[in-house]
Amino acid sequence: MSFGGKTKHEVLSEFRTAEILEAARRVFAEKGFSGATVDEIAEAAGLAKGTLYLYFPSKKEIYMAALRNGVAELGEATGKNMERAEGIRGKIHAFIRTRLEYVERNRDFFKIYHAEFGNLTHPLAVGEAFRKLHRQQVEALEGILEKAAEGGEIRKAPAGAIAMALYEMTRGLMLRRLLGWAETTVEEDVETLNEFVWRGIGNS
Amino acid sequence: MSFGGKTKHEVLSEFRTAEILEAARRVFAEKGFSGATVDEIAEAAGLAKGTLYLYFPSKKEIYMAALRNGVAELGEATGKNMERAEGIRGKIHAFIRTRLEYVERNRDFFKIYHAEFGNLTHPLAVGEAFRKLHRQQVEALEGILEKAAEGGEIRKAPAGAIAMALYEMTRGLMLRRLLGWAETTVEEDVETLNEFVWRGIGNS
DNA sequence: CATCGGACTGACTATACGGTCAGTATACTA
DNA sequence: TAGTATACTGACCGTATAGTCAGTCCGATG
Repeated sequence: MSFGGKTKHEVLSEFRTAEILEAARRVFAEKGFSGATVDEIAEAAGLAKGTLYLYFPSKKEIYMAALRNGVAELGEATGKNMERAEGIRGKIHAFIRTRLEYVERNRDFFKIYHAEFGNLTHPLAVGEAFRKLHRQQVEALEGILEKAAEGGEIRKAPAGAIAMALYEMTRGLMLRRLLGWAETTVEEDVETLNEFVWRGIGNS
Repeated sequence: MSFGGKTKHEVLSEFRTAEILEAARRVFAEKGFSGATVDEIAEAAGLAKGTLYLYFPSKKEIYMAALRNGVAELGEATGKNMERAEGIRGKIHAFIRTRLEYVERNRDFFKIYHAEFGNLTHPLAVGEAFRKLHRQQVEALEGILEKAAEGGEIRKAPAGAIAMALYEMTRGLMLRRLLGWAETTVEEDVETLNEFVWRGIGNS
């Protein structure tokens, strides 16, 4: 017997996995990877520690799964909104807006995400895969910028540096909101950044 | 007996302290705070673990000292070069140039510095003081921008967001160089960024 | 009702590591 | 030379915690 093509076991398994990841996100967000203990995550999930190990092989894997989830979601949302947008100006606006809005709705995830950037320079740490992913995203942005420059939509400039700058300044404003340093609304930040970037790269 | 106003004890003490910090910087840069062990640092310094505890009360203090050192140096260099520079345009150029050049000469320190940003959202972690320091720097930049806007040197725009963006985009390019993603020279990056920012905030 | 299987539990183990301190070696002093 | 102070050592201790596994619970099955 099955529902929606899923056995009872699969349904339960997915439910528990999601439940554990949700708790893990909360705990990792608050304490960071090393600071968090598996016991805490288990407690937050309302399960015994042993149970977590029925669904994940290690603490690290729990962390990776929680991170991957959110990264994929953010990446897809950003990509989709950029595709939909018209012209380079629209795409950049979509990039900035999607990311800034995402933080507001996913604070816990963003804390983990942000912390992972700190590990970017520690090859042995958790996120080897994460570094590649980040680089891909920057390079995608770079490609878009280069194409726009060739098409004369924006002025010619070293696309690699500009892409990284754009990526990181956006992340900077995400961080600023997260730390509660911003007295402005998301919309205002989006417009400020968009205007700034557009003047910076536009060919006017 | 003393030389240069320092007792023999003081001279030795300063020498050992510097020696330990230098080793600590290497190890922390490679492994991060949690990943590094005191034994490793001791070995890197060519001293026994017990000796480290004659000069520092804890692992955390060693880390903080290594971090503080570099942060102060970078902050002072940046401040000095900005003061010396003429006009807002010169100051921004000095800000970007000083920081980007600093990474090249202090890679180990920068890895630690960068990793610490990841902990910015974890209040219980190592750097409570670090967060305040960072905020101060962003606010200083913000003040300069506001003054320039009042004086009509640049167009009016929300200075808080712009300051953070400027700060973080610079850090982004520092990171890019550190990760070996940059095929450009420091000078090129400085010029690219400077041009970008100036167009972004200029009132032309 | 008796038996079975699988989800779940939490006390327990093994280990890694921060920090300590009794002991050694060396330089200085009387 | 004997005595003392100082810098240093590294084996050791206590603790924290990732991961394990023998045992419990409970719903399903015949």
